[in-house]
Amino acid sequence: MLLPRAEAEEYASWFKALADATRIQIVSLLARRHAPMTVGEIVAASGVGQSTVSHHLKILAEVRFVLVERQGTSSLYRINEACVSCFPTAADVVMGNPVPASPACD
Amino acid sequence: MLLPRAEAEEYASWFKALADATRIQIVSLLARRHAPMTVGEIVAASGVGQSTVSHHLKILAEVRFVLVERQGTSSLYRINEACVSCFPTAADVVMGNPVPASPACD
DNA sequence: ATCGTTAATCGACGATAGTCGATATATGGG
DNA sequence: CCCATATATCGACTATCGTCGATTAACGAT
Repeated sequence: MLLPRAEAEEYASWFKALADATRIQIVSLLARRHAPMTVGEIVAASGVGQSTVSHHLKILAEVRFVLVERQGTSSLYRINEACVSCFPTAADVVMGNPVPASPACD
Repeated sequence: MLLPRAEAEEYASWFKALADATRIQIVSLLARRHAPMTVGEIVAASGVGQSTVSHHLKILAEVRFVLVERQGTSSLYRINEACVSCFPTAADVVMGNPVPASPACD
């Protein structure tokens, strides 16, 4: 009857990743460019501090919205198109439709 | 280049409404029943306090995920299927696809 | 009008989250 | 080996959030 707590927490954590305006801006920035960006480029474009950007990128990477690859002294972040499009819609979560598991998105 | 802050805030507020496990449970509860529920019924089913449920219902109603109608001494809450299905997916927000305005969902 | 029931609001508390500045860590070049 | 650059982590501060208990407000019935 009631959705199991653990399942609700997992869905919530996905929505939580986009529940911040700065993260929305970062994600949309990465998506509009179809090329990877360094942290420095994102900092310059976003208007918030470097440590803040790094913090948000970590959160976005934990739910696989973005992928990271180190190259030399810099980190290249890019959008994970597969994961973004398999992100559950509100309708899916709410209606109990099957939702692809998080590890399925690479 | 960068998504305007106001737009990002609006998207974030929608995701924020589902960024809590208890709210996910309440919304999915209302969606599985296709009939309205009173606050008391939701309290009994959800396992959290009455004031907490009322608080969450208010948040869900503000973004139009649920609709409320007073009947006698009780309030009947039901899912707003139209608004749920027009909720922007991560892909829409991120890729810059047109997103239906919030007032369009009734 | 009063009482009982239902729901919304208030006040408080602890926990979490966003931001910053400073520091630490890694990496490549001279 | 040391330095410069790029990023990650840490510590602190503030603001917001989720939850509760208590109170208030709305409504129906007696």
